[in-house]
Amino acid sequence: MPEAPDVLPTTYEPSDIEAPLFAFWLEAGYFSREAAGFADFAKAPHTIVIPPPNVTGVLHMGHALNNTLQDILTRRARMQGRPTRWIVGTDHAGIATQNKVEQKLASEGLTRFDLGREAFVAACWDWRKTYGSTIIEQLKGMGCSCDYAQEHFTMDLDYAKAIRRVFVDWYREGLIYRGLRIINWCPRCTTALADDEVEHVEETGHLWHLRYPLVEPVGGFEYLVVATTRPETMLGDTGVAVNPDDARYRALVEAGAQVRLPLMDRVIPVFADDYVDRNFGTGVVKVTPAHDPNDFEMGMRHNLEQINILTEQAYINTNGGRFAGLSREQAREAVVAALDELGLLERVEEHDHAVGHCYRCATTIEPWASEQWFVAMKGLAAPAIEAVRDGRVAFHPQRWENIYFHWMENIRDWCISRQLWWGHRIPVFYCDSCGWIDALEEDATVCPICGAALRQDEDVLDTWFSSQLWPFVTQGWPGDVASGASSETLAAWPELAAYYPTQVLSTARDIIFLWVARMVMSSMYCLSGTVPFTDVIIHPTVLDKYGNIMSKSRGNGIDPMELIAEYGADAMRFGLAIQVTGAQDLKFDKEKLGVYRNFATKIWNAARFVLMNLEGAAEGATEEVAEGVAAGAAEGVAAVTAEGATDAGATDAGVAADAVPRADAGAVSQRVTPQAYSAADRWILSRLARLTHVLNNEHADFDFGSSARALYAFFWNEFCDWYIELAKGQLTQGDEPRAAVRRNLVFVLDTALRLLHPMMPFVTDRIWRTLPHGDERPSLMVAAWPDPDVLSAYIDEEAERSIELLCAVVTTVRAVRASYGISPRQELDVVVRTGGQRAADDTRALKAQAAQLRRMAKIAHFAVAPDASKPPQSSVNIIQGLEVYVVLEGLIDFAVERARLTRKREKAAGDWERLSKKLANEGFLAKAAPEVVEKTRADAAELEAELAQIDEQLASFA
RNA sequence: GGGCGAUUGGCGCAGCGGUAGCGCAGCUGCUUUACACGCAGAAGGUCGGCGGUUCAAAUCCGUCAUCGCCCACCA
Repeated sequence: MPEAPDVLPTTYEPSDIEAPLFAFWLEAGYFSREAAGFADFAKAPHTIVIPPPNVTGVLHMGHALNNTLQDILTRRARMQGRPTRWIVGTDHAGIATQNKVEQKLASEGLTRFDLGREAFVAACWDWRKTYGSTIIEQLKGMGCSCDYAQEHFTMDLDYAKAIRRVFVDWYREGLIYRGLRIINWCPRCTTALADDEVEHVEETGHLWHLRYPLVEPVGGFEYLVVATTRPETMLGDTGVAVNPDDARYRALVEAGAQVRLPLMDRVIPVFADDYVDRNFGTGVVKVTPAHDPNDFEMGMRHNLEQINILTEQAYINTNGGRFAGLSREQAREAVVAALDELGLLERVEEHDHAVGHCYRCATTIEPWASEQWFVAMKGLAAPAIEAVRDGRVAFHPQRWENIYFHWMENIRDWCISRQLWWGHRIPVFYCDSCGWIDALEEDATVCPICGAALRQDEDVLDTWFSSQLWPFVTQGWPGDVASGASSETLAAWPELAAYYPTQVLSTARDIIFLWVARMVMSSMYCLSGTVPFTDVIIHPTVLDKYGNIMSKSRGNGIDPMELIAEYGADAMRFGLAIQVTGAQDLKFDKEKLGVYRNFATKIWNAARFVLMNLEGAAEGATEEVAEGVAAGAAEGVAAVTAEGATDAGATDAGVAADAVPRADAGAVSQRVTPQAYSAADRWILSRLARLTHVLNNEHADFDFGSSARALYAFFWNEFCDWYIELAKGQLTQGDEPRAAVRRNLVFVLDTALRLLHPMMPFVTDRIWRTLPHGDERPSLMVAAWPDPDVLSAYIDEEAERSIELLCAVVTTVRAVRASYGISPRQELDVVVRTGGQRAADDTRALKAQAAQLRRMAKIAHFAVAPDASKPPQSSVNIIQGLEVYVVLEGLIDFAVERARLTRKREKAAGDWERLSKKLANEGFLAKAAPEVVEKTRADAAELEAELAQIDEQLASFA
């Protein structure tokens, strides 16, 4: 839609406007850092890297929330004219992708081994080509303004280069090493996992008490009783341990007692180790060095044999004797049964314990001893801890820093090798002939020492090893810069020099360790200590409406694309943003989105009203607006300067007066200017100015919820409920007031659309492109963000007071009408008596509003004066220091009125009592802030007057 | 075993030191010059319990309770 449409359809249909608008933005090139020429490169840049979704992923509610927040920040920065880029891409997701492809093969009756490594990796690339852009397309459906022209992927060539650079550097510095450890093994994925890729789930299992017969009785013991949660591992036991200080078993240790391992008929030692807790179970622990991390440590300390009893799919292997071939579950049953038969099962207890599960496939993890590659983390962590401590990186909400510190200060070495085929292969080469080993940036085939053929390590790297480099690899690192040559300065990379560190990293709390912390560490290592981003937003977790985590197994997930189809992307975005507060969870009820779709509809209809009134009049109203643009900026400003406001911003009230930077765009982007004709005009401009300040205060960046609430309240409760209603009157009051109100309707709507755009990009731009605001920019996406300092000129307390009074009178008359069941069409006479210090000002203000009051409250005769007396047969209300008399001659029902007044009196009396008590309190008078005391006095005085007035009324009814 | 969140009208949430707010639902009226995905009006909580600090607490401190999350090698 290159041409701006000149009409809004009667009904708001999100699905009709979203896709064409997105295509228009994309086509226009607004998503790049240049923003089609509208970016001002003199301004501070704004860069965000998206947490790269898995290529296998489909958008879920967490993504929807996270990307809404990033887009809000990105769009606002872009409107501020900053060179803005939201870097997008996907993660190759080693295990997840490999699983997908293996599933696909399985459906054809094949395994990856049938294909072989090379063909399998090719199949992964095919898969990625076919399905891998799903999530990117979904981001577009949300309206995310990412830089799609430069999509990154963690298996790209530049990425491979970066990985090898980092790996080799760390290897050379001894930070990467290979070792035999107990690692977390997923027998379904058949790979190692890092500690934080294991999810611990509290489960009720059993504690089996097993009798291990001693080879020779010692100190009265024929056998020892060990307690275990995993009886099948006994097949691999190579020792039995007790605590050295445990008197019960001291004789056994001293005698060098031995146990004959049941079923296996293996003689194993009894020994003492501090690890054993005397108070748990029987105080005797069976030791299985190959299948338990603690047992492994003990095994090392006591030179125990490691007997691996499991295959990589967790079936019992030949070391398990007659149990070989059973699954671990079958083996458990069989072992227990066999022991029971031998009379060696003493008892079984229920026992709660945490069991590790694979974070990808939920299979129970098997601790398993094997050779893996590790990164030594302590040294990398130290500067990263410092960076958060001294504020170079700030978490929002701040409390997440503690989580980060706790993990970083207790960091353990990172197991980075995975027994997968899909991923970055570990760049370590071995010469089997002379034993040479090295990590290499470039592939090599021959041994530099002996010339024999080299063999590359079979394993690939943990996916997080690549993701941790995301903030700088996506910006050109390492490029052609040689290793070591550049570690002193960022200057070697022009893009990084200009756009690194990035500004914000927004993510869910569950990857603070997996990803955020590692980015800080690796970025600081690779880029001479520079942090990768300055602010980290940890957004709430989206739960279902009952407060449960959304998950596949619960089946309680919600598809954001369905929400978009049903409510529109804008409603979904706004509905998510408004729920972002400092809390850590967000209960999401899709029904509630109806509210925000209604809000979008409200905006739409308000715009239709404005447009209708520009066209509706006989003499083309758009021309009046156009005049306001051309000449009048002066006029609009004159009105402001008359109020004693600044003369800055005069020619461009409310919007930063940036020249359109495109050569062909030429002149200043001139907007329609406001014209403060009536109190209502000055009021709405004042309220708009205040709103703009709220959205630009120091907390606004991360306080999405309160920004959204402020926008909602302004647009609906102030602009629609009052200003548009007042405008209806002002439109009929003659040429000059009509011209003014038309300009203000356009100006305020225009400004509000700008403020709403980051949260609701579609409706706002669709309307904006139709509205004759005079701004020559082709899209709201690249229009200027309202400048609070310029708008400050419109803050007008007197106008705010005037409209408050008007609203008070109107509301009062309506309420009286409702309580007497008087038809809205029945006109009433109203008298207002002003009082107190403000009597003269209030009288003048209300007199000026007489016509509007008559219209809005259906008043026939209206009078206001400081000494007005109450007409007979009238109801009384005291509000805002006004006494409002509604004449109800012939209608008044003394009983109803007395009941109403009595209710009011009770409330007022209660309030008065509370305040009086306060004022009688010496401590309050002495210690409270003077302005608080003053306000309390004034409020009390007002209540006193109200009570007197009500009493007088009640008396007159007697 | 530690740590962190949450606890405010029927429901979902704001407020976080000066007389309790919003939205939904419910109630009463409305074809009012955009909008019934609407307009107007009324009703409804004393802010989980207890104790403390303060002139003043939903708001700060302590403690308990309930729900949830994270971390932790007790087999």
